[in-house]
Amino acid sequence: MTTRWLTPEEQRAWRAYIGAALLLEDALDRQLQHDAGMPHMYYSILSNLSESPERRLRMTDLAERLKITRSRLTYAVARLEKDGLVRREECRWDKRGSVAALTDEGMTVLERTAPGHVATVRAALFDHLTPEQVGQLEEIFSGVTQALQGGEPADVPWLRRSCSGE
Amino acid sequence: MTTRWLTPEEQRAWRAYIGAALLLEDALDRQLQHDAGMPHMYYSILSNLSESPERRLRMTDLAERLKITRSRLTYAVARLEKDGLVRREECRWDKRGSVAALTDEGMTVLERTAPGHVATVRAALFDHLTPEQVGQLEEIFSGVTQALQGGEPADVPWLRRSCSGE
DNA sequence: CGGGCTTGGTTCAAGTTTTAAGCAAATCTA
DNA sequence: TAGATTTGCTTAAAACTTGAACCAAGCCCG
Repeated sequence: MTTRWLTPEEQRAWRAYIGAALLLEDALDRQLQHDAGMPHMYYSILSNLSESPERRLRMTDLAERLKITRSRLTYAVARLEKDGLVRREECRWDKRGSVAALTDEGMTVLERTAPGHVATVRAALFDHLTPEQVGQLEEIFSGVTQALQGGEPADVPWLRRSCSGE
Repeated sequence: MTTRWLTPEEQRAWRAYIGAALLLEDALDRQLQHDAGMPHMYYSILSNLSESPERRLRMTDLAERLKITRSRLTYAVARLEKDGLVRREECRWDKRGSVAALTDEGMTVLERTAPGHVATVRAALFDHLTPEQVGQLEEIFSGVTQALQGGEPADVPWLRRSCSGE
């Protein structure tokens, strides 16, 4: 089958997205590293826990929400636990399972650093968007999420996680 | 000053974006690792070189286009050079400078793997977007780029690269 | 010219991510 | 219910990224 290259419009959109995504993550990481001593993903872990019932979540559930691998999460939680911001507990119903729980200290750090984080997100993104654009953003990217993990990418095998070798 | 939290619409948009961006980079990395033996950023380096006059670019220019640090680029080019896909040359006008040049072998790898990459980008993103959404995507993210490096973030100091310590 | 500042690029250590195993508890199935 | 498979999570090694030095070449200005 002959390749359908990107149209000029698509190319511009793609380049704009790729570049901005890099700059954005970079800005978030830098601000949070500076103010909270951790990268954005680690902050997201705390944030996600803080919104969960009992401020705790099983590792796999947390990994799924964050869209990261369990392995990556294991490493990150180990660091956060060493810093005293998260505590590991064992799951009562499933003895294999382990649960990450936000500590009081973790909650405190989160509360202290949340305003700066929100301000960064606004300064980098939302301050420049109209309300319509906010809607468009959600529309576009919830579709992407759908495509990449919701739907059945039957014809695009390399998009599946752990497609065994070949 | 009292924090302006994200509205529910903004929160939805932000979460959709963060999640999808992670999934997307992950899908691109996995496909390119599988087909070309390198992550997306490394592919972008080759791609960017291939479009430049003489298929070569100074390190700093390349880093700027890719929106990455020079340090990161140095490491990446070292790997690509070891693989024979890129060659380092010295700059004639400025003896400090070094130039990255795409080799014939690098060009071959690029040509062989480009179709699969484009197909992935389509499957993950553009196949689900209307032409209007493509325009919206570019509009939104070129604004972000502008905000993060074009404009003068005078009031948001942590967004500047290498804001000296404090 | 000669000292300071800037620029282009690399290096090194510490931190993070990926990938492929690995292990043990749960679940399925005959 | 034994044996095979799956699920939940961790580990270890290799690859990659970050951030702070560092060095040398260009630049500025007396």
